[in-house]
Amino acid sequence: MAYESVDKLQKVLAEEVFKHTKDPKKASGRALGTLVEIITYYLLKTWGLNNQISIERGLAEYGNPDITHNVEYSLHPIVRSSFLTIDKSEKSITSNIILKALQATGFDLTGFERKNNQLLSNNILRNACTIATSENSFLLCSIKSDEGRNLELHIYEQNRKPYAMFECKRVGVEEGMTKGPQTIEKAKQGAYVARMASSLQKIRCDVGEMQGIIYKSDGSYIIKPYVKLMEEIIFSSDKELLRRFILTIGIVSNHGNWIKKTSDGELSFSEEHFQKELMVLAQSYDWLLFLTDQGLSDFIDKLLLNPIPEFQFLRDTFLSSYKEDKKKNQFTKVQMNIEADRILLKYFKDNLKTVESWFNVISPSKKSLIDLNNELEELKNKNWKTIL
DNA sequence: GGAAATGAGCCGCCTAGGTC
DNA sequence: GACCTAGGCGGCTCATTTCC
Repeated sequence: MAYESVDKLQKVLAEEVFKHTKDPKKASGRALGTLVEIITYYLLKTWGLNNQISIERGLAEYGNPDITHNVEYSLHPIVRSSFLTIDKSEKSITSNIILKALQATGFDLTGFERKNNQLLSNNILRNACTIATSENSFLLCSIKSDEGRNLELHIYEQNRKPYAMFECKRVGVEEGMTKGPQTIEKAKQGAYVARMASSLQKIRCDVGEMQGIIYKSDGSYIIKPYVKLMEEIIFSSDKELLRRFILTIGIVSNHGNWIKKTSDGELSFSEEHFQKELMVLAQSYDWLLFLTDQGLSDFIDKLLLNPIPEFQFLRDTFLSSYKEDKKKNQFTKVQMNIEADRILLKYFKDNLKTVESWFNVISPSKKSLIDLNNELEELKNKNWKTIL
């Protein structure tokens, strides 16, 4: 690893990229949070979930829709899908242009209200671009292929109710601290949402075991050990179980103080060595993943700070997005330079095994990232039209 | 159509101050 | 003194409105 730890890397970023800000450490920490989001997004894209993803949707609490929370990423069933070819000569591709072309093909847009987003503007791509919304769904658009003068667009309608949600958190280390970070308090906000969103709820029994409870529409319910019940729901085709179920996934950056060292000084990912803060997160999300120091610093070092010529463009885009007096950020989960998007996708595809190795599964214990991929694939392929 | 302004909301870092 | 919580705040994104 090029840097001893992400905390060292954060200092390098503070010095090299964020020196102009009032508080360089804070600004570089904030940027690291954005990078955790980007890595997660491009992993999901590479897993083939691009058209299921929505970004920052207000998600209602289960059984209490008066309270909603914006969640980083949510995965939604696709209820309708269509393709369009449009001429690239337009300066930018707006919702208006797409909707007009779509209407001309006979696509029924009754009940939809237009959004004013731009799919492509000044070579900046909008990821998960919403072009219209209706009471029960969102209409989004992505670029399927980009050849010659033509752009092939994929228009897809997502049902408003997601089947999975993701929250990404980076938690930094504070100078001189030996315990878990105090900033965990902010990460707990995400943990709260994870506990309130899904119809599958968590309760403890008297001996301390985590149980799951899920209500059916007639008021009857099932109680079983949590992970067992969760798996049953994911692999069932029972409308009653799947209807309001949302798989919750938390992704936190590693932190030197998250885990108590074992007596021989080694790191252990078994639960008895978690600090309290990590236990809170692990028991709140269905899945809790670590993005390791190694992974985050690999990404930053190889693609952003010291890239080979093939990736130089990423460095340029990143630096121009965070420099003093920058005009527009084109290196975030939503706004991404289109060429940077292409390079990132290629890197993630060519190095998928490496990228996947950047993640450690904290909970459920004994499961791997491949299991998560399988569970998401299983949920994606449900017959949602009959369920919802 | 698109840039600029505005406001809501989130992220992450840090400090003050309380408790044991 | 170690540990913990509440709250401030800089930085930023995103959606909506306003203006050109």
